[in-house]
Amino acid sequence: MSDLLDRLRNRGWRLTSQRRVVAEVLDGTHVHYTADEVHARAAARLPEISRATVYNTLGELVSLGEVIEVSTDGRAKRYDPNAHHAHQHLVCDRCGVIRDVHPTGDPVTDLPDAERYGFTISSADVTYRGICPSCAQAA
Amino acid sequence: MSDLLDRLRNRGWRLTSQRRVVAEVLDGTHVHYTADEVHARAAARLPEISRATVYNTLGELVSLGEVIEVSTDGRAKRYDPNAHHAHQHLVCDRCGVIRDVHPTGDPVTDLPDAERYGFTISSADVTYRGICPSCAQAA
DNA sequence: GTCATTGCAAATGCTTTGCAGTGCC
DNA sequence: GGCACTGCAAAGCATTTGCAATGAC
Repeated sequence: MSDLLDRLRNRGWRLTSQRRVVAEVLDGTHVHYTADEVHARAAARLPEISRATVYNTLGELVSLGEVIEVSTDGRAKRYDPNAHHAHQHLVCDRCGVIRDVHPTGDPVTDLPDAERYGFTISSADVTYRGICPSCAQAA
Repeated sequence: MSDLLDRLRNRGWRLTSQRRVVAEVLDGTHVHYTADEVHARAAARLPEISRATVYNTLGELVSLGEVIEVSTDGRAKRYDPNAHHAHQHLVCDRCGVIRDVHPTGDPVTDLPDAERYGFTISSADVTYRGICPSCAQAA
């Protein structure tokens, strides 16, 4: 049973079959689907679900802080359900696969005061880039 | 005189007035224009320049490694001419202003072997997020 | 029964592309 | 003078929006 669905119910979400299916698709770690991929996977279970509903639902999950938007390539945004454990992303430059990773320490502390331009800094997003094992082997 | 234009000439670039104007617009530090902003600024000097040419030119500058693509907000990509000094970005969550910053050390070293999933890592992009002084004052 | 949510279809924003004409080397 | 580059206009994605119909509570 999904923790996510429980949390949403507790927040008074009106639970439609469309929303349930979207939430179920977004379950697990190392999950980083585009809106279109979420729609395709949701439509496999609920064929009449529309793209607009998927976009609406994803937008609400992001507002509720249950899902994180990730843009690693300047193309379609990806949606990451791993919102309750701070993490960063490791991306393959060749195939685009994404893994959730946990660097040591807090990246924010690496920025000296002299480089903060008076900003109040709240977070740091890190994208590590490289080549994954399968692509390295294929080369 | 622009270093950038010199380098492009040395690489055998065909130097048209359109390309010259685009390269001149992209000169300086803390410069992070969208393609549309580049087009507007270029058109101020060369009114008949087309968006397609601006996009073509920006794409080539990126391929040549003279300009970096930055996507901080999942909307339009921004173009950063500061490609020859490693740096990261500090973004205001309210107004979107971007500053080039230099954290201490190499962010890549913060990722332990156990978190590398067999990848060969080549770089790390860091986006620090917070509120800039003007927005903090306006709040 | 009410009102939020859905689906459709059209609109929007950003970017790319095809192709005929232009002008740099 | 050849061929890369330009401009135009149309096409292509990703995403948002307006509105009538639907269905959860």
